[in-house]
Amino acid sequence: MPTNIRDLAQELQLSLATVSKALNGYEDVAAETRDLVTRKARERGYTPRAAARNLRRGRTDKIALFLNTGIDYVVDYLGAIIPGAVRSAQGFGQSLLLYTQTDADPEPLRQVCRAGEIDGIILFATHYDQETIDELLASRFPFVVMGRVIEDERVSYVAPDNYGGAYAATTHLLEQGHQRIAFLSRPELDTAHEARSRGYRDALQAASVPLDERLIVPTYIEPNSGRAPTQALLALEPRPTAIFAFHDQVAIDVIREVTAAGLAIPRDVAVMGFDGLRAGWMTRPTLSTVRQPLERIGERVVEIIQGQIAAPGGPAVQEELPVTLELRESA
Amino acid sequence: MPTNIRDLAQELQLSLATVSKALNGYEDVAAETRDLVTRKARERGYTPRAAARNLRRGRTDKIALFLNTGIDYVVDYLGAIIPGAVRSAQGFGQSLLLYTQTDADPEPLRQVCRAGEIDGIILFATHYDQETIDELLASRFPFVVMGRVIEDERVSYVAPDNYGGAYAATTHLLEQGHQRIAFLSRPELDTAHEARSRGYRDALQAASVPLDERLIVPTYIEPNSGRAPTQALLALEPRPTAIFAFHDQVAIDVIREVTAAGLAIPRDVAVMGFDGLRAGWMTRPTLSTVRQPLERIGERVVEIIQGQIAAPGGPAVQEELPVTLELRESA
DNA sequence: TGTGCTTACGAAAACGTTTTCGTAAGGAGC
DNA sequence: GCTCCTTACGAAAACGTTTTCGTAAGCACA
Repeated sequence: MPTNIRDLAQELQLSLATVSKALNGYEDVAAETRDLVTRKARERGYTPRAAARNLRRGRTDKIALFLNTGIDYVVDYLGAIIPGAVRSAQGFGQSLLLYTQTDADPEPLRQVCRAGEIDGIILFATHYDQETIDELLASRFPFVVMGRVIEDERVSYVAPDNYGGAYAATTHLLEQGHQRIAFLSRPELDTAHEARSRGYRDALQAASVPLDERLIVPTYIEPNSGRAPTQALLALEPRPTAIFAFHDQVAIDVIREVTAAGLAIPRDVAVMGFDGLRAGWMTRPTLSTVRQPLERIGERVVEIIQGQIAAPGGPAVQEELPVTLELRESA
Repeated sequence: MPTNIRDLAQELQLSLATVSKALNGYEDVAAETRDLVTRKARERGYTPRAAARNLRRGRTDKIALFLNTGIDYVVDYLGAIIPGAVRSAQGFGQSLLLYTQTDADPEPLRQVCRAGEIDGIILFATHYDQETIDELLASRFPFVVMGRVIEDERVSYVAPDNYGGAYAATTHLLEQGHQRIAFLSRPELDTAHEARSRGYRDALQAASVPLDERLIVPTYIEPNSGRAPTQALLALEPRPTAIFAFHDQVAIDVIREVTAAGLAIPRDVAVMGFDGLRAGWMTRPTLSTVRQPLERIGERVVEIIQGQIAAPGGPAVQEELPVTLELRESA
């Protein structure tokens, strides 16, 4: 039977109203009274019941993070993203509520919104279909997309600068003297990989290096998905001297295959990844890569949500955060 | 202005009570009425306001996961633990609330409990001090410790079988013919590593292999923390033929150093890790290790919380889940 | 017809806050 | 003494449910 605000008021010989106002820092309460109340509250171990407060205020100070755990790169990012997002939320007096799905069923999303369980939503690798987006926009419920560019001026997102990262990585390889730079791409239509692919092509063009379409090989993010494409690339005549993979996980496969083929990295073949996963440190040689500012992305998303909560239906915020070229051993 | 239960009742010409009971599956409401109500509710897109329901019910259907993000292995585990825990919670109609700390300040914990924001707590790598534990026990608030054995019969925990895992790993190395098996341990007093150390020693004893204290080298979980100890081990005469590290991250350092020394893995030196991180797949050769059932641990913790919520102050549940020897290339 | 039982529903209390509005007390100014 | 303002506080409504308890209706039975 934890203490009420009523108990507190009674003990202090004050009204509920005054106690509440004292605790919430209202102006129309005498300084001494405020001190008295806060002291007693601490002494009694009083904390306002969240449910009652939420009900009255119509706000919960909670943010939902919806994520698709069916995609393995999402799982790999969790460790980097969650601490940043949670810390940022706590800085705003909010906490993070987690919802995972492996499909994009919009029903859980609707339920959570309508139940008023949260003040805002972060979408990570899920619910990108136009229908759900339209529904969210129509409801004016605050939401931000994380890690992905959405081609709709009304929706807020924070994503890494995929184009710039790929451009910088390719340029670095060119500066190292490489002329035949292969690119392990992803055939699916996906804004992230489309941008990375564009960055690769533009960098080549800027250096007046002709594009050899045979050096662009499609692959997927799956265990070992980078192995066969690498073998195919190494069999080419003349062989590429550098391989740039659109994803670290794939790049790690590349490192394995190149080494298995008896070639030295980076002397014979340089390898470059994208994302900056911790696993890149574990390979031999360590993986040079384009690091996404994952923690920062998590933080920014939470910050943007604040604006949306303050002014629902306001203008969208769209940001592509700069990535950094992290040169380790492989390139 | 989303719909109320009041609006719904009015539209249906029924009382609030009946509508509520229909939606909550009470027995004393006619089948046709129930159908009518549920149909209308779906049609209107009605979902009960969570705050009001929580207030009335005195329960939130939320579980807090407190975690210490200051420890890097915690961050590495997130991807494996969170999906399991969230999915399990959703199966019980609950959701997971995330709180991160880098210290063990008990105040946030107290606040959250007293505010009635949650029905139960999962403790991961934080708040293991006796004082906080005692306070939690005294409050009879449901909580379970994850991933660690707590030497207190009153507290529930789910941990991996550290002793058994280390015993199995060492036995496997012995069966491979290794006689000089080094152990990279952790000097800090920690139940997990104490148990792993014991498993190693007991396995040696069971095989009547004498223990060489020089082969037990202390280290820490930090980037590159395994390198110097490995160099020291490799310099020994006679050299150990196998190295068992208490943690995958350290084992990955070992692989790097052994390879750098021009020795073949596992022919010259076998390497064994502990934990089963995904990163173990990325090394060359891939790391043989003892896999913790991380997803299962996350699930079990949530399941145990259910029992505690149903019967607060009930008997503690203490489980050490079996680990599996995952033999890849390094041993 | 009166009694008792079952079924289906409704009135109202309760959960614990926040916030609006009203007002008493005290002082200043004339 | 009167009005007017400021300051500090309290009464009460409201947030939207769930759940207890009461009861009317219908039926069976004597």
